[in-house]
Amino acid sequence: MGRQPCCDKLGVKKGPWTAEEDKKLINFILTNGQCCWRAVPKLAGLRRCGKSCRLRWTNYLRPDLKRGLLTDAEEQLVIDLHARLGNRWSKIAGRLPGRTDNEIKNHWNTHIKKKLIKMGIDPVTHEPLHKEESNSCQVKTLSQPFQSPAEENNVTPIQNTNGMASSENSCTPTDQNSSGDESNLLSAICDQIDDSLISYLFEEDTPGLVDAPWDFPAAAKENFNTVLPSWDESCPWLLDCQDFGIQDFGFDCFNDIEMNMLTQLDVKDNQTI
DNA sequence: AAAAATAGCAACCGCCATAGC
DNA sequence: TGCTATGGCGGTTGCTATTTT
Repeated sequence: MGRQPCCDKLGVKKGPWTAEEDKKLINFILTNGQCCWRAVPKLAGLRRCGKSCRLRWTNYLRPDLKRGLLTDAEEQLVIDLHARLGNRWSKIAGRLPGRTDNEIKNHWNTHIKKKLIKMGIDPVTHEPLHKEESNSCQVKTLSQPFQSPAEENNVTPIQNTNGMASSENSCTPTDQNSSGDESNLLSAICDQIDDSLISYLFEEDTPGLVDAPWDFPAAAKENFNTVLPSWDESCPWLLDCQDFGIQDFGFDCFNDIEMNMLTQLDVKDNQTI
């Protein structure tokens, strides 16, 4: 017996979401919280697959999402984390609050990959591209990608926050191909990242916002409903929020939600220690 | 100004892990 | 213990916008 499709393929809409669909999904989740995604389309009156609803919510509609390009610091973090975790985008995203795995994955494929290649670094192994040229001067990588879960749990904070090359390595990737300007820029960026922050970010299984359930407290729901204009009078607010980040609008209710969520997670964390 | 090429990103697909029965 | 349903993840696709020729 084959597996049932996650939804009835017939009559299921695909492609870009409309503002009306977004509205329905948001309203439903704010009212009911995140429950069974399979049931969401039906209950919310959407002709979408539950999977599609989940994706739309987590990647685009979630109120805590940051929009816009990754900052230089975030980008460097992604590089560092990728060197240690490989293509485990969800894990990486979990270390960057407000960013989604899809967003990071896209950014990696469109920006970072090219940047690394330009710098003479293999984006997969994080080692210099033309190894044969540097055999006499083997670059010691800071970490190995694709660690086993067991290894992953023993990830130690890196000595040098610069995931690219330590100053101790006389044979840096930048020695191979890239311009000095780029390496200087990267070093400057890396220096800005606090060691303790890196250590924290590398702690395995630290609950990230991405993994947190969105169970909206009733008060927050009320705030949400009172603060926001109705969709009927202005749909574009969502687009605005997406462009600038919801915090820019002073929607403190989301801070409350986040604080509440983090508090719960802290408690949970302490219990498991 | 138009066509072609390229870049960026949202969304989909298929597989895997796991909870629940 | 095995099976099924569901959620989640990573890879890939396809559309749109932008840049180049």
